[in-house]
Amino acid sequence: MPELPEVETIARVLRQGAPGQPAVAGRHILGARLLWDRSLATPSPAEFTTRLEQQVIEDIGRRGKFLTFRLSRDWLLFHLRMSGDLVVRPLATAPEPHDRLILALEGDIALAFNDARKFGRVWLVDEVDSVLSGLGPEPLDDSFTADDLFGRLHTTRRQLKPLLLDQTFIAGLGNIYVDEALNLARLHPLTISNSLTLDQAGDLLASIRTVLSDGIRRNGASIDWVYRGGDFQNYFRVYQRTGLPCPECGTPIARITVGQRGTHYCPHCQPWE
DNA sequence: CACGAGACCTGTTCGC
DNA sequence: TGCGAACAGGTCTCGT
Repeated sequence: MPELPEVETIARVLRQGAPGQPAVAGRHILGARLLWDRSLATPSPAEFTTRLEQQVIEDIGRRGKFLTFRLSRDWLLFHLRMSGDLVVRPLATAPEPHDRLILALEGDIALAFNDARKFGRVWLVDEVDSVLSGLGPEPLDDSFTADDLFGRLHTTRRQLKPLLLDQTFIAGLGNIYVDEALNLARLHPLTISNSLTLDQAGDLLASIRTVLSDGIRRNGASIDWVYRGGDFQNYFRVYQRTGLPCPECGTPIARITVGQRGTHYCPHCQPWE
């Protein structure tokens, strides 16, 4: 479930807590139980568990699709990839299927990293740059402007869909929000990046911010068996709406494959060329 | 440099 | 009903 709005929602809930769920920020880590070694990117399992013990979770944030836990001495980073999730439970609860890591926290609660497909990764590092330095700008950051986006679009000639999915180009977008943003900006997914005008780049940035903000406001999108409580899926304009009418013009939404990703768009509102 | 295919994984849904 | 294929919110690597 993890694009920027979903990760942001998870970070907020862990930081502040939610109805019926205690906050995780501010708690001591009492122990770590790694159930699937390959979920751990670095360091070794032995070093990971000993180094975590007795550190405090000082704060929880997000950069791109990464969750960032600032600890007393280190940083604990999670990437949820396709099916990862972070769940708070009573400490006494038995592990669930697909739990990959369980942290025991003060206050008799557990923080579990659950990840059916095993694509997710965890890092424990003393500085974040080794993991995060390659990420592109944060789309919701005010310092990122239409001029910046226009400039970046013109340093390359790639199709917009795969380019916006490239985390070194812009951080946090995934398959849902790229399709939604391109539809809102009335741009065909195969449009070559350096053909955009400054006005179109401005529209694209505004559309990206609109769909991400709406996603965050709805607590993210919940699809299929991966559920988080968000309801942005009820407001999709094109994503997974193949054959259904475009909300603007009623034309059936088309689906093509771009870079091995399902891509949804309105042939009328987002004409090719 | 840009793109496509394959790999990493498991679970659900679809078509026959 | 059963079974294989297709598909899934991500990213890395390799070959052309």
